[in-house]
Amino acid sequence: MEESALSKALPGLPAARLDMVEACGRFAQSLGIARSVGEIYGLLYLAPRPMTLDEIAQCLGLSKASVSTGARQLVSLGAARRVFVRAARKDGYEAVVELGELARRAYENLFKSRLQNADAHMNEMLAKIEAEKESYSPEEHALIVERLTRLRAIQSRIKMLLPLAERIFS
Amino acid sequence: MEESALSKALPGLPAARLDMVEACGRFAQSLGIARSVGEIYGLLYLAPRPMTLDEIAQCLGLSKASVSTGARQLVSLGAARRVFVRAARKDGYEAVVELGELARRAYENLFKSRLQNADAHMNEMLAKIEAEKESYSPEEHALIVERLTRLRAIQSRIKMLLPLAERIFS
DNA sequence: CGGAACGTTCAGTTCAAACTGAACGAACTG
DNA sequence: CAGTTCGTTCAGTTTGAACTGAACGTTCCG
Repeated sequence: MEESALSKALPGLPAARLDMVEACGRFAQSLGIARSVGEIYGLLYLAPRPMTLDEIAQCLGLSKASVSTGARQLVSLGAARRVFVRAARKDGYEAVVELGELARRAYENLFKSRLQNADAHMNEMLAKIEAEKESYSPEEHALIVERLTRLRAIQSRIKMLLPLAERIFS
Repeated sequence: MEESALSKALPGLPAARLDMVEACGRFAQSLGIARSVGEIYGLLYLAPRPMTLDEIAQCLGLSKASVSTGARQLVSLGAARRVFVRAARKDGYEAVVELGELARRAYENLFKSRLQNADAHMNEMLAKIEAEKESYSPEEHALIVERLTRLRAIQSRIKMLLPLAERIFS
């Protein structure tokens, strides 16, 4: 059985938790977030109690500095909470398990606003086309307008699906 | 009025086409594709006729090598076609305007398969948990199972939406 | 059968993001 | 009030992706 790089580095973690760390790392990366941030979340997600910066750093083989910024990112994303651990008298981090709100915000920011931008941008482009009509041949102008119109059709089609998508979060 | 870096570099292109280049560049980047690949597509999308590697390279201020690999990527994605231009006796590229098939494949590859992977992975993790049950305390074991079950619930919720999403492409 | 022109490939460079080590301020302890 | 321990910040390093220039093979033309 082949072992991953992580599992070699961190013999202390049970296999299941390591799996979770790796899966979340990959997922984060596919979302354009730093892999380490996802790994931290994966570690926290199955942690029986809040973990301190140093614990996280040791478990994942990261520097405390990286974990500090990574955990900060998670908190600002709403995917982790910072809690004060009485017993150890230091801060700890725990995963936010209810991801509904997080998903909703991601949808709003990454999708909805982007689509609205695209809409405005499309109108702007059509205006520019008319403004500089003389720099195209008639056929070229027609072609461009046709292509842009086609794009606009796709846009409105997607827009029709938005309310449907919103229903996911309910 | 402020001019972008691209427009300075490429005074030959009309503003509307430049807008398209930039928009597609940004969009590609947000999808994790190289910006230049998106720019090439944006350029081709409003081109009145197929463009050669050299034309594209000059328009976008890229090297022929970059355009060669970029265009190859577009073709392998199904977003561009390679056509032989008789008049010039060389290859040209044109944008694939019907993006339905492309979107469908993206959905299949990036989403559906990922979700199925996640499903398999989840079962594997639950199996591992049971296999190494002795390395957890009872409460810890219960917590992990609860967390994983929660994840599984989210997964199946998303899975219920899949047929709905498929209806988009019809 | 030379010789262009074209497209691809490859080694090297550039550049930005991620990570680290070290220094710093703050809070607590004895 | 000295001395820890924490968490953050910052400058410097590392790393990987994107891009380039140059070399290469191929095709087509004279």
